[in-house]
Amino acid sequence: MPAADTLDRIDLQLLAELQRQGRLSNAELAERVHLSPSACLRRVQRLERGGVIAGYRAEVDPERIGLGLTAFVRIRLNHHDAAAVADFAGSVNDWDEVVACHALTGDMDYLLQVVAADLEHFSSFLLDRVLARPGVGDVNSSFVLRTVKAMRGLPLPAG
Amino acid sequence: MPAADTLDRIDLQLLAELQRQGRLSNAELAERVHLSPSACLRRVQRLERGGVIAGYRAEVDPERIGLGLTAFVRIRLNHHDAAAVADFAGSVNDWDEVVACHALTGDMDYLLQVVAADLEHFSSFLLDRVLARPGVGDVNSSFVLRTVKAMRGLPLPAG
DNA sequence: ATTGAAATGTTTTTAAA
DNA sequence: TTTAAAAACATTTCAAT
Repeated sequence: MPAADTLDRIDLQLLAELQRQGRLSNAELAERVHLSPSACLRRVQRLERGGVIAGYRAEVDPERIGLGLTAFVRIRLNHHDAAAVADFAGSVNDWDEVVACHALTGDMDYLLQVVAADLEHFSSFLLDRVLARPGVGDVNSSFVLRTVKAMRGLPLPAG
Repeated sequence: MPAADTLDRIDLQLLAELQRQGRLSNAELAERVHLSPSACLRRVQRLERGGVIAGYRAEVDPERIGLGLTAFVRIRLNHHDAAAVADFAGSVNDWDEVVACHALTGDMDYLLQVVAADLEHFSSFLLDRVLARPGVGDVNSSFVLRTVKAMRGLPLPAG
């Protein structure tokens, strides 16, 4: 990706604006960064094509759709051979309740962010699906009591 | 919020589409859910005004903007009085490297998701800023080796 | 290589049926 | 809910920097 590697001040401004308001019109965006609409559009398209902007998404409030519980679940696998790891990754991707999953350094292999309607839903997810999987070893769940800082995009050098 | 509480099949379809492609045009969206553009627009606006759709954001690839390292940092506070907790929350919101922070049940009070350019950047963030704070007790960092499942929105009952 | 202005076609939006 | 008109917008082309 040639052009996407050189992000100037205006590119960073565009990213900052679009991280905050992903549906800004090109006209409005152009005005905010003091560019003509055509120049602005070409820059945004370059960012999209270059993969700097990976996509756009509506942010849905979990509470409003009946997902009142968020948990972080740390999981250690008993076996670390390629097949076991691939199997686990496949399951994680199949489980709708898992909204994000990372392989981590440290004492626990995986960190899963899980959403559920309530404790009963979470419980049956954990017992009937996660723990039912062969290869899943130590499991540790923590529930979100309060969101101190909600994901609002990445820090950008100089907006 | 009266109207936002009753989400029918079509509302859920709209949310599903907009979670995947937040910049879909109203015309395209209407076609996908088999609605006239005006009916579709009114539904989307109701979801926005009711807070079901909290906003729209461009998703930026951290690697492409020089943020090669993501870490999860678990932090326990020494003091749990209201002032200490509020102070900590304030700091967390000031620290650009912290992209998300939750107060959790369990043995560690807070879980922070942190992005940094590299290990040196992360190290100075942790040593000079987090650990420099009075009141911060036990700290445990794990680094993301691989993203097994990337955040792609919430599960919705029946798309 | 990147910009701004003009021209074109599309979409959103309003208002009325 | 649909339709039709108006306004706003996205997008392409092209000349200029």
